[in-house]
Amino acid sequence: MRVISKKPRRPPQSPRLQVNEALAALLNKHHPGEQLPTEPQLAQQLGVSRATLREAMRSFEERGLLVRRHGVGTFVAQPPPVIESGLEELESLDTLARRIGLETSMGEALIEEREATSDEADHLQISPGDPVLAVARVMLTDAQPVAYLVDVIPTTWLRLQDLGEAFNGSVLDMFLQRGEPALSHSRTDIVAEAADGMLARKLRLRRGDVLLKLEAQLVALDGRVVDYSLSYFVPGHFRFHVVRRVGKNNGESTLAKV
Amino acid sequence: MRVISKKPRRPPQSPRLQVNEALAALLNKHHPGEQLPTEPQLAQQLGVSRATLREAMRSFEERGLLVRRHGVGTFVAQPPPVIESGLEELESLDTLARRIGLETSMGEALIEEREATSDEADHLQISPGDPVLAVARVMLTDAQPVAYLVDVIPTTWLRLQDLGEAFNGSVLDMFLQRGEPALSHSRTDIVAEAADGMLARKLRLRRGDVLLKLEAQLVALDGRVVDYSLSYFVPGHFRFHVVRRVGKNNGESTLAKV
DNA sequence: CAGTGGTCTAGACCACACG
DNA sequence: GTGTGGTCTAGACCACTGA
Repeated sequence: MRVISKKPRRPPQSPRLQVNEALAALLNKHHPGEQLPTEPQLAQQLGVSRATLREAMRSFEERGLLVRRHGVGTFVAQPPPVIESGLEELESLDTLARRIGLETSMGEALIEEREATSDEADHLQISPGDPVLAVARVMLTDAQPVAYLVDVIPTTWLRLQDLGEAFNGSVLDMFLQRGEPALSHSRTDIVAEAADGMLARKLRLRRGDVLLKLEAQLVALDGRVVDYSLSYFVPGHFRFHVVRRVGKNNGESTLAKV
Repeated sequence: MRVISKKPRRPPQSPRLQVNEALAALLNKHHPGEQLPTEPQLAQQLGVSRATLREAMRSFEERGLLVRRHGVGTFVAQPPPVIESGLEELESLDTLARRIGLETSMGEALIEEREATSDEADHLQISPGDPVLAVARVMLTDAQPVAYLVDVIPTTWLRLQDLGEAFNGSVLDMFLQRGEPALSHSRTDIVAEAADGMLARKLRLRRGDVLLKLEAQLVALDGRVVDYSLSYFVPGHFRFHVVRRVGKNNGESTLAKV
């Protein structure tokens, strides 16, 4: 037990990362449905406490990679198809892609300061004509377009000159790294939409082809809207899911009548 | 520390429930934005370990009632203007429609017992050919089709004869009312899809028209899959959203074998 | 019944935020 | 530096599952 106040500390890395890696390796070695070693066994093998192991397992379970059954055991879940993301955690597409080892690059991009349209002002809780920074880009994998992303940010939050060399295209990542303003959550509408001429051209599809559209408002801890974004996804590359929990109570509009 | 193997045990209730109640009371006493006592303080006040307190706090934070900021403190979240509302709460479309005052009726319906297809068996964690109950129906508002819904349930959970007069078409509502099996959550994939011939006919669209598709596995508390459902929505009638929270994300590879 | 995951404790140390 | 939440440990007991 580590009780002494000296600081020998870790040669390899943090227990958490180590456990995450080991778990990922385990999952790759086992087939879906197979049972994993018991928690005490695994904890000892990995040289961490059971609490630490369970914390890591929790995140795997949330991502749908693991199934734990009380009194029975822990099992490998179904293999996730394609690129998959649980929507409840806010994460940039770039971060997601990197995390799963996907090569992406930024295609045709446009960054400009202009005046907010009426619709944008509405979602950003500002006035039409107020200055905003607009960032539009195409995301590519293997030189093939997979998504078209637009961010609109009031210039009170972000100016053109704030985008340094390190800017990778993700406004969300930039805000998270900068830490200012502190972010709370995003409210994301989910829509299926047909590609119009502009989208068809940018994504190399035909007009009328089906797209998944995420329309999001990024909200700071103080409640103000920081970013209004539209994301269009070509089917077959990304796959999103959400975990819907049986309600304890507080029901309200999950959907609005249009 | 409780080390002795005697069983004095608790007079009131489980620490978890006690802490949940105390936290809820605390939140009602404080205004949004106010800072709560530190974790060690709270833990001592409530007479539980810090780990137990943190476990309870985690669920409050997930529900958006609390905000914890590393190195700063714990705060009461902003007034939830119905934040806790999107897809994250599991509720039947019928219940939702009724609550928002939308008149719906069940059109063209088909209920039958048959053998599970390979794809269905996969999602239900059973074997192909195992008997299932399939419930397919069209949802109408104003005599106009707005959604096509299919539920597939292993007959171990539900038989044709279990559907009484009161069955309104919603398998979820039926399970919730029956209380058996106890439900946990659903894992819902979100996809944009073009209507095929069958869907086009049932929803009175043209082939190739865009649809939002929700593909869900309904999971019981014991982890078993109770229901596999496909829901196709005609755009313009329903609008779904989800609240995505900024991640405390963990470290590494979610990578999956193919 | 044996074996599994679920909860809980007391205490220590780590990492971050902010004056 | 001071104070906060975040991680981690070793061990014990609880509650469920299934033979």
